[in-house]
Amino acid sequence: MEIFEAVKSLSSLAHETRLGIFRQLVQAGAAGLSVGEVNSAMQIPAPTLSFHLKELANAGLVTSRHEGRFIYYQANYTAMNELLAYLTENCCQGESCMPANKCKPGAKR
Amino acid sequence: MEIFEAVKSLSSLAHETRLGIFRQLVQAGAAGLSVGEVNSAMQIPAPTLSFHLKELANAGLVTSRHEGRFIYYQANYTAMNELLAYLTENCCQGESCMPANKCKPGAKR
DNA sequence: TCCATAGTTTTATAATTATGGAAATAAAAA
DNA sequence: TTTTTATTTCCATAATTATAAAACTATGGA
Repeated sequence: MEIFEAVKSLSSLAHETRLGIFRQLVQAGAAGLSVGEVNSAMQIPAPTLSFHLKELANAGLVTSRHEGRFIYYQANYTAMNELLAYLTENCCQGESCMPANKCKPGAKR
Repeated sequence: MEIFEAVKSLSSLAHETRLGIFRQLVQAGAAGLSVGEVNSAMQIPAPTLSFHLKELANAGLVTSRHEGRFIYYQANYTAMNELLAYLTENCCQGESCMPANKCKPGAKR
């Protein structure tokens, strides 16, 4: 991963609204959520939400698919994991710096 | 972790210069690097570097200690790992979304 | 004591990013 | 075909963040 991409991803997460959206999507699994579903938890004007979703998509952290009038957004787990790996690359000089940061799946519904 | 703190941490990493500094420190291990050592790889004006180090410190991702005329900065691995854990919290609806993102220590020097 | 070195603070300016109303697009329902 | 619903794009304004020169602080030599 290039530093430029990492900065783009981190920037897209570095905003309270977008981080909230991303975490919703991370927890929603592969099916994702429609824009309306995302917004029912957020309460922000549609153009603002759309702007933030676009930022996340541009950074590659989420993808979207059309389904009729709806657009479903889903977390891109691969991109997320690449970002996390980039941050910890070659860390801590061989000392053990911490427990694993696995992507631990939540409880199955 | 509160979303507010996570945003602060992510914002501090969402800048090419700061991300570069942080990764240097992550790889430098617990001993850290002096400001001058950090800068020998970066080539930026001292006030700019100082500004960025302060941002990282304010976010809690790095700490510093004085030693004579020098100030050594070191990565805060605990904070880093908490941030990574926050991003992946309850992810992916019980599907397995990816390989672990361990903090894998680099080769010991 | 005087000077050089290491780093920070202050501050004005420049650059970037976010917000949300109004208008636009596109698909389904009436 | 008209209307409604879902969402985006456009765009002007507001808010935030970054840059680096100048001045400052602190420590360790000479």
